[in-house]
Amino acid sequence: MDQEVVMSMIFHGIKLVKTLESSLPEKPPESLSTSLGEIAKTFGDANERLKMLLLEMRNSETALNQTKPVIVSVSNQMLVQMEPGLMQEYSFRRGGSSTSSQGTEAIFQTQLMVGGRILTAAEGSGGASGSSTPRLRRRKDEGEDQTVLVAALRTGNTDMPPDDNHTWRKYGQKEILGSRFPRAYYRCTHQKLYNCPAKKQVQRLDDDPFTFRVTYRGSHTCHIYSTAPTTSVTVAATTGHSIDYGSPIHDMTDAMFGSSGVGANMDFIFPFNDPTQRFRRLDDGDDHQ
DNA sequence: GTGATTTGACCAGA
DNA sequence: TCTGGTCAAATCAC
Repeated sequence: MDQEVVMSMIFHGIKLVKTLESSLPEKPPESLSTSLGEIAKTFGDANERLKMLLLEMRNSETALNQTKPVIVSVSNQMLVQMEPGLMQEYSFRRGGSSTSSQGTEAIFQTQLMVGGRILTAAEGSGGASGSSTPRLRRRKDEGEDQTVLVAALRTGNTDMPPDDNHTWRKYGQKEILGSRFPRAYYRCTHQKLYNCPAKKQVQRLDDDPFTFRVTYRGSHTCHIYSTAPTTSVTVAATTGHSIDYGSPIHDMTDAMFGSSGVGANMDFIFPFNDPTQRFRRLDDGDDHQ
């Protein structure tokens, strides 16, 4: 079973991480490098295998029932997971690209399909959206945006979009013409300290108050994440692609166990067929080796 | 006291 | 001129 192969690869990687962790203080640099390489290769292989698996699953899903996938959003570069209870059907597609004046940044046409409806966020390159003096204003067709749809929490504070592992500071809220709900503006808490240009806009969908449209602008340069990630939404970059979707889970152990590291006390959701399927942690006694 | 949020005002692009 | 994005003072929370 491919899923089990992937899982065993992941668990093997985690085991390597734990081994490295326990021997870290006395580890010589050469040995450290070797271990890191082995860990990276293990997770990389697992990641490649997982992508192939996801592709197969998506193909089979389209032929079967498309109403309740665990994977909310799948692009060629990323996958989005949500709590099973919050699942809605999304797909995320990224269209054509071209190069910016610097020749390095792509211009994206982002489309989100929600229940058959396609929402489009036109995007382009145009530099960071950070502020300066005099106040810089962003043209509608420039700037690098990443738009995702996020299910609202149905318990607790449903006014807030689920945590995306970054700390944000709200700096404005606006009533938007034609929208029932106001749009909230956030910037990175560390904007001043690290000159971090990351911002995001959060707005409820008119026809689905339990869904937020979250638009990220600018990438985080602070690399500081909240210390108490939730599992509500996990956006995991599955390749080395550098786009920051605001949920910078940079390795699989982090994605699975949270930023507090292997052994953090949390369940995790894995994007396989069964939404209720949760895998045991390594230290629960059953070693998947 | 410090940092976050609220909210009216300001400003620039369309 | 309208609208969306940002500023900044006031207020709140810890």
